[in-house]
Amino acid sequence: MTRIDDVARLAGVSTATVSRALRGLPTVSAATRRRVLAAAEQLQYAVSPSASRLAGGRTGTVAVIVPRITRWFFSTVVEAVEEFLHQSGYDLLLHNLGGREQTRQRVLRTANLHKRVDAMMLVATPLRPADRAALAALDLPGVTVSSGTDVPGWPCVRIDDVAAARAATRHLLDLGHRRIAHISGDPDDELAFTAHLDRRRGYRAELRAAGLPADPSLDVESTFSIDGGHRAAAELLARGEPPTAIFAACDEMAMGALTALRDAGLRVPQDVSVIGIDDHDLSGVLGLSTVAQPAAEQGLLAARLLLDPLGGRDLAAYAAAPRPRGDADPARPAAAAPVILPTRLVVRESTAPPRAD
Amino acid sequence: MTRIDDVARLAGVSTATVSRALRGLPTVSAATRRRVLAAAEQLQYAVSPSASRLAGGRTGTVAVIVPRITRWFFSTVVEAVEEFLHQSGYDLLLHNLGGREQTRQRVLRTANLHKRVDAMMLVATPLRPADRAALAALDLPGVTVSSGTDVPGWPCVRIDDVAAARAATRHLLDLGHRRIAHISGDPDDELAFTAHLDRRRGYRAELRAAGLPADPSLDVESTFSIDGGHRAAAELLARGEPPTAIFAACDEMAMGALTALRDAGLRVPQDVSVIGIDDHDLSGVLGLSTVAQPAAEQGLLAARLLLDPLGGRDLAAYAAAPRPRGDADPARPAAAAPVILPTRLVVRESTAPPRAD
DNA sequence: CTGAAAGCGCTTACAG
DNA sequence: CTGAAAGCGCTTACAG
Repeated sequence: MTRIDDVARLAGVSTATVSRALRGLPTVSAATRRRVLAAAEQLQYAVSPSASRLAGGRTGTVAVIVPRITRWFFSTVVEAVEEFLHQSGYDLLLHNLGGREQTRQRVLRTANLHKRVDAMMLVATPLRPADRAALAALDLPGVTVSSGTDVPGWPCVRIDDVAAARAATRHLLDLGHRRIAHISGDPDDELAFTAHLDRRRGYRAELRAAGLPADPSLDVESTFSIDGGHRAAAELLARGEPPTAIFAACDEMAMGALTALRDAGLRVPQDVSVIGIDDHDLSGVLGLSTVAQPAAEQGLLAARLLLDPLGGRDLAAYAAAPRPRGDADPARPAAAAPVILPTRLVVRESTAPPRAD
Repeated sequence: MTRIDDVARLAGVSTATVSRALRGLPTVSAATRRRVLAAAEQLQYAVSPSASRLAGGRTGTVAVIVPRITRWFFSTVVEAVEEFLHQSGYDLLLHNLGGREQTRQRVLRTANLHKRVDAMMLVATPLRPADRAALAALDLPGVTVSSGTDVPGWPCVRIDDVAAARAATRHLLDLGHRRIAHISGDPDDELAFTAHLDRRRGYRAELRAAGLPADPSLDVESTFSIDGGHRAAAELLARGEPPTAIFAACDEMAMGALTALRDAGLRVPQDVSVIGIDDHDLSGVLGLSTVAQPAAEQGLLAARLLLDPLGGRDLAAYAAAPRPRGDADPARPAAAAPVILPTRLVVRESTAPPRAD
């Protein structure tokens, strides 16, 4: 395997100069750089990441932590993040929590990320006190996406879940619905999202604003999944007089509700209207009305905010002063101002006025 | 930051012993190990991966390369692989090709994986000659999943695509269909899968076995996506007399076909039956008949086959002899025998006998 | 703009 | 079973 010495010898310079030239540092003459690049090319030289990391202290790697990569929102976020990270010269270390407490602790509480990544992105993973302490001890830059809990010093990208839920509910109200059910997330769900809490808050607020009383029999909790939506809708129907409309906290739950309604012999939207939040890839296929949220954009923006202070593999990165450690870091955006991306009502075939009977 | 020296000092042993004790090597007395572990615990010591990799030559990392993480099959494979890798003490470096040729070359042809991972998993990514040469030069152990092309020396996990397609086609034949269309992948698709080639072969073979002539007007190509399925079905309908049944090469394409049929005012299955291959998460919701393939199982099995000769973070791993390099590696399963996992016909509401007219 | 030398923090023969 | 020492292959002050 060719090492940096081989390149140095062939180019007739020191290893220090090879190192600088290859990384594009500005303190190398054009002629020298050219010779070094040619030598490296000729020898098919590739730097050893381990050696580079040990000597330089940077890992060139970012950890991305998601609850479940198989869900629409998370795979979409990861796809956008992956592209940007690799373009910026960073590797992506993937952690899929999968709702397993053991995994959660392995990732968040042990030093598993320690000295292994330069930064981390936490997607929709609320933190417990012990998690916070562990992350603080790691002293890594990070960013959260769609998070229920902010981390001091980390930027945060999200949507306004309350507003999205209000928009969905208002759409149903505008169509003339008054018996509007809500399928929300289960607070004990192993995946532990919290977005559904805000969404339920928005649902209730919008009903209140319309002068409608809260009806607990129309407000069910279930897991954040197709199955969860199915179960919740079935339960709603079992409770007696069915609602004329269902607002599910996410499209996957709404899809489960569609099946449950079909199984019960009810037509959508003639008998019951259904709306979700997300604009899942398949919502169009299903004709599901929804409040669209920009998943890829949230991931991309978060990745940008994360790498911005770190710098990529360009001149600026190496010219920049090392990131100051500790609490007062002016380069890091303040945690106080989460970036809120807009949502948008998408009306399809699953919502219509209630039957006039 | 505590280093191995600190632990050695506290435990009253050499750094070599700390290193051995922490990794569970058998050549450490129980008493010494206990003392070292206690010291490490007390100091909250975590080994530096960069240093360990540089000195030891192992990276403890596996690269997983998928065409598009947002697609059902790939996210399902990755989820299963991620869990197994992390349980085995390996990190997962994710590469999402995304159909971009530039990305493909960056991952496959440059030394981007060089000295960065111990092994790689290639999912549904057929190789061009230049790719093969680059991978051979890397001399890394690897495994392919659902691959169109085998890599010498790498195990391979897949389904029998021909048989799956025959089963889907036979189901339609058994229902009495004779005008059976097929929506296949586009050979020029940027994602460059090749499974659809085998699936079309199976479709044609089954028709032939039933004594039906090949009808080119019923055989369309499109991209491997919901949109692709939609476009292909629309094209089929535009060609004149519609088929009584459509077999799509994957469920996502079948879903697109469902939409196109609905848009054209045709009912499924009364007017047209539809079947796919996969058993996508949402196929149940859509009532889509399909030939189910075990995605998670393929990923898990591939991960096992990959790590088996590498060894995990257990005693056996370190006791094992170093992997011999070069062509004759008895520890690696022969490429000649791909592991074929079974598929299963799942009949739902989207398939029925043709109208009797 | 360039080089000599120290150092990053481990693991691994080798010797005992 | 354990330790002293070399070495993994880079980057980074420091000096010029």
